Amino acid sequence: MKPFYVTTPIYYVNGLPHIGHTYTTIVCDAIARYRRLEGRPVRFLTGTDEHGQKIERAAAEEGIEPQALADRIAASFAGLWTRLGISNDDFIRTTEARHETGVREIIRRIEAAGDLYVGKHEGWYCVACETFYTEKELGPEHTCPDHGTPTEWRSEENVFFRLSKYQDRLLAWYRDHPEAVRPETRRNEVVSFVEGGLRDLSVSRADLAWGIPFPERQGQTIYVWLDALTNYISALGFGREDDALYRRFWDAPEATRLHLVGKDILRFHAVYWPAFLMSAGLPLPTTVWVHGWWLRDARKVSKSGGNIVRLDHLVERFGADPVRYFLLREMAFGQDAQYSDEAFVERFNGELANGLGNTLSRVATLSRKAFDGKTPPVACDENPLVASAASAVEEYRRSMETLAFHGALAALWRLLADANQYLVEREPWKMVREEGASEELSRVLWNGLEAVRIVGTALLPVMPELAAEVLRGVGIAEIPESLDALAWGGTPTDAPLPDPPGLFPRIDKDAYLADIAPGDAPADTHDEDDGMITIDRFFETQLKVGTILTAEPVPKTDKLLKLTVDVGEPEPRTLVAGIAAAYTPEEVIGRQVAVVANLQPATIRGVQSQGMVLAASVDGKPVLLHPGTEVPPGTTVR
RNA sequence: CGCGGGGUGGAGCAGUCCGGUAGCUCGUUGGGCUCAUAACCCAAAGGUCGCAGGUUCAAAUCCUGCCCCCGCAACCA
Repeated sequence: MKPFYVTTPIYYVNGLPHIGHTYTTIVCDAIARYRRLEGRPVRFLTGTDEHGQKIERAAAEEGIEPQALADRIAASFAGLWTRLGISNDDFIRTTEARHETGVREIIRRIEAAGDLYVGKHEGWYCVACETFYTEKELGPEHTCPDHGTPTEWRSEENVFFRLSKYQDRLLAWYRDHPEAVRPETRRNEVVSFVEGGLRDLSVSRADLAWGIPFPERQGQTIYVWLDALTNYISALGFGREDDALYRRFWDAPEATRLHLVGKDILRFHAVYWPAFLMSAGLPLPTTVWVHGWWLRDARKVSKSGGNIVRLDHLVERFGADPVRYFLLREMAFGQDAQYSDEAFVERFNGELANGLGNTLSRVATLSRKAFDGKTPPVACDENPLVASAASAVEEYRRSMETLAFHGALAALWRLLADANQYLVEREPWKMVREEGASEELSRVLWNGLEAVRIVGTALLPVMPELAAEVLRGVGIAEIPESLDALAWGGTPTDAPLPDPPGLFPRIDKDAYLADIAPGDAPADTHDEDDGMITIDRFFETQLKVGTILTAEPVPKTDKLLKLTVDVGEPEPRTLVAGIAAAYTPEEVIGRQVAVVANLQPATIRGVQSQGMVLAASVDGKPVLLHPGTEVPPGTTVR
């Protein structure tokens, strides 16, 4: 059988795992488990990306060594994967010696190909992005266009990779390998990016201590992406003497090499990584497969900054498998999806409890009753469920091949629905009463068990633990290790049948949602001392009444108005106010407002603001405060 | 012209690549069943598939233009 290699991205240790990491990893795990059941030799890799200035600085802020920070975060990833039942064969960390060996080897090869040269790199550098920006790309005051934080001017000698040289070969690769980047829309995106022209890529940084020193280039450190991407082969032993795994899973024409990535890191995986490999004369990945993003529950949009969804509470409360099921079922693979707790509960109750759990319960209970605690004595291979199962399995397999987990699972639940329908039509509970443990009853109940068994088998990659429980629940003693078990006929006759296990106790939706509601607003961002200040402190703020003289929108902004306000001083002040969403310039001119007069000036979108206009905030909409009767401009407010 | 996602029965979504009777889940209404986790089954109501053009025998699906919503980012001083 052909070897199958699947990888998650390695996760950057600048934060704790969230739903995005969790999803990608679960997806890879389901793929790995499915391929193993298919009989293919599988290697499943995940890990952490630990170098770079961001880590260096974050560690410095905490007053610890970067390695200590990396150790801690890497452990939290690894721990979560254990709790989620992730079956990775290896966990690579870019700070490991084996990784460095691989990186040195790929660089040696790229160097030998003549694709590295030293050039001058200068510009405004954003540490958060680890990227240089040109003057044009920057925001006002040389802020990063992505982060809005200040950038630093840097001028340094760097090692460059001749990416431009590979433009045509990359395009040829996309053209000749339609499966190289999936889905199609992402492939098109990459093609048009490459067609737009590739610039050589800086692959080193001077002035970066936390990283792998660039071989043969004094004072240079390897740029994080060249470092990080190489994990996919360094973990297999590339560059080391013992490189059996590398030869088996990567450097083998028949091997499948699949990288799963989120769309934010598409370019690195579909352009830079193949180019590095081309230069080094190494095989390219078979497929870079891109999935969508989880978006925050739309109902929680108003909460500032809280768009990170962590699933720890779900895992703790309901176990890993329902969470795995939910993520794979809820997201149409490749597209974006919304996360919501409501949806989780609804799928849990509607599909796991009412669908799978209840169906198992009813057939198991009936069989135990009628056949003395055993599975029915007579099997059956001629009934409507045979065809139903065959088509469900076929669609399941077809969908799993294309990572359409939502479709695969929907197909299985159609089989469960057919089984329930079949039971209602045959009314085995009546047969028990009327004819006892007849052969016909045996067939009917056996069919019901068999349908559940097939679903349970197909669920092994998705919910490894609970699927095994389901199988035990229909009398299967040995959990199958092959997809052959999807064929009709696997339920044993006359075998001991345990009490139906309560695998999916229904969740009381309202109680649950009420229970978690207060918990998801982290309240530790503000001072603890009950928020009280002294009156002296309050008087530090000078508030005055001002009259708005002019108002105009700030160009290229949605919320900002530029105001000039008479606060009783010789010259009116220029203020920027974030009220454009609620007020037009015309309606504020002439109004009196409360102004903070002694606020440090700040430049916003290129306009200097000398103070702040006070407004009540109603659901995020500003409502200006003004005195009940006209007062002279400059009147003190206290 | 910042990046991206989307507009399909009341709600949430598939389907759009490869045109051919518009589908799923939830909800609603009525009925059935009583084995099962107040679960299960049947039936019904409910849709101009954002708008306008175009291509075609045929368009949710392809082409063109437009409108609207949302997420991220960016500014809320």
